[in-house]
Amino acid sequence: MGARQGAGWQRVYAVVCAIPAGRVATYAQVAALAGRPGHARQVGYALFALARDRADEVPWHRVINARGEISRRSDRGPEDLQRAMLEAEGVHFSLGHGRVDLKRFGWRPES
DNA sequence: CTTATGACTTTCA
DNA sequence: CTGAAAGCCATAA
Repeated sequence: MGARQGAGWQRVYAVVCAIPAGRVATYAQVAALAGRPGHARQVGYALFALARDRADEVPWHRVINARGEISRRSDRGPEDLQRAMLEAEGVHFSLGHGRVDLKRFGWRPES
């Protein structure tokens, strides 16, 4: 599979880029804001493609799963890197077990 | 056209 | 709280 950028995910990319520093959004949230509710899986997939092509332009590390944890990828490398970047931005995993408090760091589009 | 796969979510036990 | 199963859908071959 290895998705490529040439899809309608441009909207998703825009949403991810809109996530302010120090905040995190869930896949479902990004999907909904991108006009594709329920496509959380595809969002994650699109982000995978991003990490490959536009990692330098899109803050993919600010997107996490509904539990407030970093999604499990095939390898563990990116996972650690993502956590490090989030902490560097001010997102602390205060809930323990590598969990982020979405009530505190969760992105609210209305804000 | 069909088959395979995947950074998810939700529900039920 | 944890764990398993089903659902969903785009992209690639």
